[in-house]
Parts: sequence; structure tokens; C-alpha cells
Amino acid sequence: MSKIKVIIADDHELFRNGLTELVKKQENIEVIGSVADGNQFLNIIKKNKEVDIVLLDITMPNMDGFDVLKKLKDIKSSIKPIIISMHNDGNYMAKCFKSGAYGYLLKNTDEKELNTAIETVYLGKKYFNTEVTEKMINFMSSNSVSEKIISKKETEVLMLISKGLTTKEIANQLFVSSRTIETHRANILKKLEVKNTAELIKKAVKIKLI
Amino acid sequence: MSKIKVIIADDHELFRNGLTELVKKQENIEVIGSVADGNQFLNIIKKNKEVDIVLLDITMPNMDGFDVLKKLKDIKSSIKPIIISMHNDGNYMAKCFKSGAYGYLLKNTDEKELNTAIETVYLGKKYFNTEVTEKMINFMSSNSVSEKIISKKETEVLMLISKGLTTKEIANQLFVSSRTIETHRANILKKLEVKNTAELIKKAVKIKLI
DNA sequence: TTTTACATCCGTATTTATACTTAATTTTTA
DNA sequence: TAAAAATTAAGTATAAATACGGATGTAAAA
Repeated sequence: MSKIKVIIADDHELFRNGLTELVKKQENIEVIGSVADGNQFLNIIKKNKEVDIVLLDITMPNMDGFDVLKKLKDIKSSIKPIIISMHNDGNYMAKCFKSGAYGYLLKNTDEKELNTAIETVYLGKKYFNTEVTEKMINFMSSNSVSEKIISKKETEVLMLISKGLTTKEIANQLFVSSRTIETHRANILKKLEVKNTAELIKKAVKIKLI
Repeated sequence: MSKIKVIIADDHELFRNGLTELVKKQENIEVIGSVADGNQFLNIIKKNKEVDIVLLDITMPNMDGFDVLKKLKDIKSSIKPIIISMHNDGNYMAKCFKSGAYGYLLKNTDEKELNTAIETVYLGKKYFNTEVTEKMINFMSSNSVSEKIISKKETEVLMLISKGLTTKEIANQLFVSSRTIETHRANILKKLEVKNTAELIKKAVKIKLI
């Protein structure tokens, strides 16, 4: 019987190597690669076509987990991604599954669940535990998943807001009326479904608008 | 020759177990315990007095790394703490060393450095690499250490701000006056040297305060 | 033990952001 | 080409944040 071939992608070397050691203990699983970001991962799978599963961290430099998911979808890869994240957050989970993830594990999971997840996903089934399922459902019901599209000007304004400029300062810099910027701000808040600037900036960072 | 006795404290089980496996590979080091928060750690060292080093994560539930450092100092423990953190930020580093840490490693360090750090600290010397030293110096020279450390309450307020709550809402939730929250906000802005909430949230995300 | 930071609160004033509305012009896209 | 979205702008009003100033008790650190 051939082993399940796994690649680990995480920017924290210590975590990556530790995880490798843990997975090594499983007889039916084999770690064939270990990378620190999405670019390195793509390079590996270009050369090595026989990869079953990638254990994927979300927050990585250069090319993060979301980008990798998107890429895998684009090239119609058969590699099944399992997200290993520290974000216990419905938003993240929904975005991952939407982007083609087969599983979502939290970093405080245990070896047993990790192995179950790998085996489940290897068979082509999705894996998510009760906790993740709950978070997802809560998120779905409360929030519309579809992210509204922020226009070019709005993005520009958003950048300046995040730099700490006021409406007036932004207006001066962009040579338009303050009222225009006010309108932009109101539209951005509406599109991202947030109450105020504080929440806006957090969300914008989260969905990589900034 | 007796082995160096190490305890690992981190709330992410996967990381903790992985780290244990990595350290196990060293012949002169022995992992005698593995805990998920500061309380568990204190319970262990009450029973077992022969501990040399604790590999300590900062962000943990119930009792975090800072609390543990403080406690170790209080009881005049001989256990030497090495921080293993994902916060690549002078603020954190300074606070840790001030609280009695013997070393500060980033989670993207490698096995080799980890072992070097453990061995160095075991001999009673402090360990910090070039990167950490640089960050520390930059931080120190930019401003006085204490001024930039965000207190626990301030962090709590910051979290609620980032969730989109207003001053009044935060005050209600924390059962204090709005004026108190206003003061906290003003102090946070000052400490992080930002002009307004928008810039604040961006910076807070950047240095992983939220 | 003296100082320093923390957490708590208030007065007063100004600036900034948000809410709700409407609407003209331009650009993009179906 | 017609419809949709983006960009521009405004009236009116309220809510929220920020800027100064000050204060007190407590806990921790030097």
C-alpha cells in the first residue's frame, strides 16, 4: 500500500518541523516536502506531481494560504488542501471552503484529529469538526458571504484612511470635495457591512484590501 | 551527565507536541512536561522542583506568558524562561526581558537555534540573536520602554474598539464610565503614536496586538 | 520608600465621523 | 445602445472621537 503524500506549508519553521515529526509517526502518511510560503509550495508541486495533501497555514509571507487555494483551483490541481489555522473565526473558515479547502483545523487540535483529517480528506471527503461547523453556520446565517466589490477610488480612499488621514485631508490630497470623500466612506462602510472606521480597518486588513 | 529538563507551555497543542518531538531528538535535553497555559505550568512546577528551562508562549488563555514571567520572579524560581513568540516586535521583547526572560525566539526559528538557545540559557547566560537585538535597540532608542507597553485593560479596550464598539458601548460592557474608556483610548493613541482610530487599528494589527 | 504606571473619573470645547436623503455627470458593461 | 455602476457633490442633523486640562486611589517597580 502506498503512503499518503503530504506537503506542509507554514512560515514558522519550528511549527513546520514539529508537525513533520508528528506526522512521521504515522505509518500510512509520508511528508514529502516542507515549505515556508506559497511560492515555495508552487515550485515543489511543479516538479513533483504526486502529492495528495497539503497542510496549509493561512498567514504566510509573499503568498499566503488564500492565494495558494486560489492557485490550486486555477490549475485544477488534484492536491487536496487542509487548512491549519489559529483563526477560530467563521469568516476565515467560510473563505477557505469557498476557495476549495477540504478541511479546516485549528492549531490547538491534537495528533489524533490531524490524522483523521488527513485520512478523511485523502478519501476525497471534506473534514470539519463540530466546532468549525458551528462557527461556519453562525457566520453564514449572520453575514452574507458575498463580498461586495470595493471600487478603485474607494480603495484609494481606504488606504488614506488607514494612514490616519481625516476626510478633509483626503479631500485635499485627491482634489475633491470633503462631501465626496464622505460619500465614499459611507459606501465603503455599507459594502463591507461594518459599523465604523475601526471595524472597517480591521476587516480591510483581514480581507487584504490594505 | 544529567539532561537539561525542559517544560513547554503553549496553548496550541499541535505546536506543543511538534516542539516536543523536535526537542526529543536532542540527546542532552529532556522534555518533562507540556502544558497549555500558565496555570497548568505553575501546578507542574509546584510538584516537580527539578526544572531547568521553560519554553514559554506569550499568548495563552487564563494566564499568559507575561503573567508566568512575573510569577517566576515573585517566587524567586530558578527556572529560566525562554520566550517563543510570533511577535517580531521590540515592544514585546523589551517587556519580556524586563520581566525576567532569558531568551526570546521567534516561531520561525529553526531547530539549531532552539537548541543553542536552550544550551546557552542552561549555562545561565541570556540568549538573543541579531534580529532580536536589532529590534530591541531600535525600540529602545525610539522611545522609553515603558511608555509603549499597552496594558491589559488597554488591550481589552483595543479589542472591543476593533470589533466596532463605540466608547459608550465599551463602557457599558466593562461596567465603567465612558470617561474611563476615553482616557484609555487617548492613552493607547499616545502609546502607539498614532493620530486616530483608523491608524491605530492598522498598527495594532501590524504588531499583532489584535 | 519614593516614584512610576495603572485604572478610574470629570469639565469643557472642538473636530471628525456617521446617518439619512437626493442627484448630476461620467464610465463601464451587458 | 441602454442599463448599471462609479464618481462627484450637497443639505441637514446627530453621534462619536479627540484635545486640552485636571483628579484620586492603588499596585508595582526602582
